Formats: sequence, structure tokens, C-alpha cells
Amino acid sequence: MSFTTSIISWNSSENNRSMPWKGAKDPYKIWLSEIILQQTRVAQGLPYYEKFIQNFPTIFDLANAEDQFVFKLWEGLGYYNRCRNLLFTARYIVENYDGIFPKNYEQIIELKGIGPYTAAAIASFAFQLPYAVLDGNVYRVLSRYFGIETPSDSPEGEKIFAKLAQDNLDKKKPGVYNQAIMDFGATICLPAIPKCNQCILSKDCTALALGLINKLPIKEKILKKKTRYFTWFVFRVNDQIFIQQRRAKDIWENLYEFFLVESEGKPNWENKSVNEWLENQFKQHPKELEISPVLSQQLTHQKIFAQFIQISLDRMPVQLPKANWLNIKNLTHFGFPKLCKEFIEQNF
DNA sequence: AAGTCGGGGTG
DNA sequence: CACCCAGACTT
Repeated sequence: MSFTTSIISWNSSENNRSMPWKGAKDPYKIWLSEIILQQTRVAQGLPYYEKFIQNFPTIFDLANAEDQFVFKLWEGLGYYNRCRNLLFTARYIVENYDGIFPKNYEQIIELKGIGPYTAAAIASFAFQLPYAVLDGNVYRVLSRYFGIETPSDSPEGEKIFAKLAQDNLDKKKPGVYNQAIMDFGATICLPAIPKCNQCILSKDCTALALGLINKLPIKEKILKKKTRYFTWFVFRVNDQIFIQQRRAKDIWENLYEFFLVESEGKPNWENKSVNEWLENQFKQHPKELEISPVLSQQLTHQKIFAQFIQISLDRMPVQLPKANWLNIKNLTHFGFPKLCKEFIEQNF
């Protein structure tokens, strides 16, 4: 039995993975689910999908929404440029296609936030077009079954896997096949400990025969991690709090935060030095001052150490933009990085 | 072609 | 702790 036939067979006999958008024909819902699920586990993305569909049942609702509200709904999901591109593309489709999702692959992949994987997913799920998806699951399944030792994250590997994926696509039912191979990778051909003993493809699996299961797929890129030290000053004047939006090309772009000072070494803010710093910066002493313990967060490429310093002042420092002061009760309307979000939940 | 973008699950 | 997840964009 061919690989393709086996995957289809497994799907009809053993695959019982269910997802709310599975079998959906509305390209808007398929697109939304695919953007949310980029580099994100289904279980993690699911509640966000539900929230978005509830708040934005159609692409027009999303296009008409305020940025800040959409980012608030995305808060905690990570990779925030996905959210920015989602909004941009919703508005683009409303403007240029009367809100009707384009139906051919070339137009789909042209859209912001949609790359080869997402374009193939939309084209095959929504329009039954013969484009093979290539995601982390597919790389793993193909590399093991066919014994491909070329690194899947190299330019050469990407070409080999793209051709292999397309060659094995079931052109008559591309949507069903694409869904099936990803479900297979997510439930049977698992990354660390695959369920080879209950895999109906195991007798033809090259990696299993050669003892390469725990080596494939091969990845060559090495993850570089850097450590950063953030001190967030939570300035407060009566019930007004200072916040700012992150704009630089950096982590958490477009989210909000408190006044940030980043330092090279480990931050060590004693009361005295904060007082001096405030005096130098703003010619004011704090009325009250509270320093949090040093918190940390592990990101994919960065380790963040962070400390919050709450400072009550008599008046707003003229150096800080007046428009950035916000009533405390409106803090919940803005999307914050996880560290700030947790700080807010614990302190306000 | 290489770097960068989050947060959570898993072994 | 390291690795991975329905990847895409920037330089």
C-alpha cells in the first residue's frame, strides 16, 4: 500500500481527532484558525479561536474592530505580528475583495501573514485545491517514513520535503489528506516517543527499520539565547498609570508596557539609587515606592529577568507624554506581555 | 541564508 | 533543562 493510501486509510479507520473548524468550508474561519495555530499547539490556540469567532463572526467584524481590542484578545498567545498581519489582511480583503476571501493559491499566498503552509491549508481545506501542507508534523512524518536525512530547516531540505509532500498528496481529496497527515503526526508519529507499536505504517517506515526514529527529522540550526534585564517603573499619580506601546522591532511589538529601563547587567535597584534616579530624571521624590522581587520568563530566544518598581508621584513628570497616562480601571483594555499582565492581576 | 518573533507542553 | 508546536517575516 502506498504512503498516501495508508494515510487516507488510517484517517478513515483510526483518526478521531476533532477540532471546531474541521470540515468547515468558510475560508474566513479556516484562515483564522491557521493563523492562530502557527507555531502553536491546538490545545493552546483553541480558546483563542473561540474568543475570536464569538467577537468577530465575520471578516467584516474583524476588519472593523479597534486594534487595541484585537490585541487584547490575542494577549498571551505570543508572536504578536501574527495579530497585526491578521488585522491588516482582514481590512485588505474587505477593501480589495469586498470581504470575499480570494479563491486561488496565488492570490492567497500574496496576503500578509500567509506563507506556504497557510496558503496550502486554506487552498485545500476551503477550495479543494491540490496543494500539500508542510508543517512540523509533515516534516517529521515524511522524514521518518522515507528516511530523509537532509536537515529539514536547510534550504536544500525545504525543497526536497516540498517536492516529497506534493508528490504524495492525494490530489483528489487534498483537504482530507492534508488534515490526515497532520493528525497522524500529532497523535501517532510524535516527536519524542512515537507510537510505533500502534502505527499502521510502521512496517514500511524507513526510520524504524534503520533505528533512526529519535534522530529524524534532522535540524541544523542552533538556537542562540540571550539574557536581558528589564526594570519596569510603574508610575502612578492618584489613579493614573503611565503606559507606553512597544514600537521597536523587538519582542512584544504593539503590546503595551510600563516605563521601561533595560540594563546590561543584573538590575539591583536599592531604594537609594531609585531615589537618585528619579531625582535626576524627573526632579521628584516618590511619595511611596514598592519593589517587586526579580521575576523571570523564558522565551524561545531570550531569557528575561524583570523587576517592577511601583512609584507614586505628586504630579506627572513633564518628560513623560501626557497622553500616556491612563486610569487604572482601563488597564484591562490593553494587551500586555505576560510578565506585565501577571503583575497587573496581582497588584491592581 | 540566517535571525527573530512567545508562550506553553512534554520528556 | 532541551525540544517542539497547523510558520512567516526581515535583513
